[in-house]
Amino acid sequence: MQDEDLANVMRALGHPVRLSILRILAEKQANNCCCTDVTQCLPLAQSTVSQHIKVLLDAGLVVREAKGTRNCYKLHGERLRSFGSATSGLFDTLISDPTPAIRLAEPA
Amino acid sequence: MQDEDLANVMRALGHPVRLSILRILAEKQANNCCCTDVTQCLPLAQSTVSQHIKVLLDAGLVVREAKGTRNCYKLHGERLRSFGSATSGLFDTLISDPTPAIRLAEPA
DNA sequence: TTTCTCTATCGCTCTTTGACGATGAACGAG
DNA sequence: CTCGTTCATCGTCAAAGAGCGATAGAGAAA
Repeated sequence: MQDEDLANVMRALGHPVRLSILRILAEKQANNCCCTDVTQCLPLAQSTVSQHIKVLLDAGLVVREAKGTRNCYKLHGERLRSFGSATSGLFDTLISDPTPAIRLAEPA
Repeated sequence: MQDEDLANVMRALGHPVRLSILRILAEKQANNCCCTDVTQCLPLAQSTVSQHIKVLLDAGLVVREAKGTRNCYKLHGERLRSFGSATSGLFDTLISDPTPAIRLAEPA
């Protein structure tokens, strides 16, 4: 995953309401969770929630699935995992030991 | 780490230039890396880079250290690690198996 | 058909962000 | 003291984001 894409996902996750939406979707386990359901869990207007969901959709973190008259949303597990490994890969480069093969004891 | 704080860090990481800055700081390993040094690695004005650094400072991802006439920046390893574990914690709740103690075989 | 529900989108406002140049404060070197 | 360097901050501008109400279209339901 390129930095550009990684940054896009980070930005999508960079709002507490969107984190809440992900948690709500995870709780309901793809159980026909539609926009109204999410809205009822949040102190926000339906249009606002819909926009937040769109951000998550655009980032690929969430998948829409038309189900009769409503749209169901669920987490995109694979995408989440891929973002997870990209993130830990980022941290590996950022906070690796200066000389990992040599540093065996605590420095003075 | 609360969602509010987690989202703040995510937002700070939600720009490719800021990811680049973190990588630059990691490369230079706290080797007196000042704002000018970072600027020379990027196609941006010094004021812009300074602003990006400020965002990373505010998010606690980077630490400033006055060194003579210049300001040196380094990664805040502990904070990065704490964000890393918060992130994997988030993923654990998001993409955990529906019934981890029972689900031993693939569902039909 | 008519009605009702669900939801994406539009239009609006206000705030925030990204980018720049210019500037001033701080400090080392001369 | 006087330069030169470093760098944070200010002012500005354009663009993006967050929030809302209103609305229109698509299906179910009556």
